Formats: sequence, structure tokens, C-alpha cells
Amino acid sequence: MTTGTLVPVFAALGDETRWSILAALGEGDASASALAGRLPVTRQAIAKHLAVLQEVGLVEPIRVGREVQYRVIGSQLSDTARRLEAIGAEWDRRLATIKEIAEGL
Amino acid sequence: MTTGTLVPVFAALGDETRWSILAALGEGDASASALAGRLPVTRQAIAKHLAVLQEVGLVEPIRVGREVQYRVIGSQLSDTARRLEAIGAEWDRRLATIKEIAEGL
DNA sequence: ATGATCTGCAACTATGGGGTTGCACAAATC
DNA sequence: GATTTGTGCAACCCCATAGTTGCAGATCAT
Repeated sequence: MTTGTLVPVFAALGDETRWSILAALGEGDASASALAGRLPVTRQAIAKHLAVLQEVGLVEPIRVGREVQYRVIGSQLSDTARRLEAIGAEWDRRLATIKEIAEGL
Repeated sequence: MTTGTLVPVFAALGDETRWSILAALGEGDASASALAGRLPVTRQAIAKHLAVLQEVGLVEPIRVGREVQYRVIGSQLSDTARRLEAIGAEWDRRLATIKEIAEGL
């Protein structure tokens, strides 16, 4: 059913600050320090969030000289969406079946 | 962008126990007590999880006599998946644009 | 009416996680 | 070489939350 590594991704997406980071990264790669300039949180806090996002494969680090820029991996987001879609469809199907049985068809 | 109520849904989906509950409910409506019989957690814990799931519209309470059964709302899951899909596509599009610019096309 | 069962609310514990400050270190800049 | 700027690590605070126990109130069965 591949629900294995899916839950941590949702957990990662269940935080407003991380969405802010993803939104900021959506306008171009950026380092933790650069992000700290735009968001109302410390660089260290952002670094932790980036670690979480990297852990679940939503973001990718890229060394540029002495700084580390991060890039959003859009495909991972799409994958997650498709897997969620599949589960939703499966549920709809199953619930329809249950409803039929309940109505005695 | 409708990212408004989306984050809490992901937060709700970012917990293994809640997925267990959803999986159990996928095999038919059940009450908190019934669920407590199958899962290795207390009824009260399950009740809290059900409250969270209801809060974000993933589940729906149905009074049956003295007990309260819960039903999965598959459409909410599908909606969430579609919205995530849309965001993912948007990102892919934007990142592709950025890449083009970066490569000087 | 009594007992069994299911729900609801409340208090309490404890672990995790978001956030901070502080410092040490690496790498550009001057 | 000295200074700046960016990263990494560690300790710490604080609050949200997953989980528990305990009890009171409904509701169904006998």
C-alpha cells in the first residue's frame, strides 16, 4: 500500500513555517541565511526545517562556495499528491461498495 | 492559492495512529470503543484523534442509538490530493522557468 | 431497578518539536 | 593577516500533543 514513507512527508507538510520556506524557495534557490532574512525566524530554526524537508526528499542541498543553497524537488510533491489521490480513490471505491452492501443491492 | 485550511489537514495526516484509525474505518464505520478494540491505544486517545480528524473534515460522526460511529469522508482526501497536485505542478512549472532563465535561453 | 456498556469531560504525565541563544569553525573579502 | 559572512553543533526553554487514568452521565438490556 506504500503508506510507508508517506506519513513523514505529511508531517513535514503540516507546518506553516515550512510552507513559508517552500514558498520562498519556489522563487529560486536560497540558503538558510538568505531565508532567515525574509522570514520572521532564526537561521538555526530554518536550518532545522530544511533538514526535515531534506529528510523526506522535498528539498535538495547544493553547495555553492561556502554557502549551501536549497532547491525544491517538485516531483516529490507531485508523487505524494498522486499517492494520496490513489488512496482517496481507493477509499471512495471501498465506501461505495460498502454502501451498496448496506442498501442491499 | 487556498493554502489556508490545507496545512491542518496535512498535520492530521502526519500521524501513524491516525492512519491506523482511517485504515480501520476504511473497512466500515466504527465507534471509538470498537476502534479501541483493534488498536493498541485507549478509547480516549482514539476519541481525541477522531476529534482532530473531524476538525479537518476527514471524518464524520454518525449517532446510532447511544453510540457514535465515524465514517471516512473520501472526497476530502481526494480534494486535498488535487490541491497538492496543483501546487506540485505549479512548482514544476516555475522551476522549469527558472531553469530556462538560468541556462540563458 | 440493576447492571453493563458506551460516551464525555477533566487532570495529569511525558515526549517531541519549534524556537531561541551562544559559540566554534570554514571560507570569502579586504 | 584581520574581518566579515555563512555554516554547524549543542544546550536550553516552552508549548503543543499523544497518551494515560479516573470518574460522572446516558442509554440499552435483563
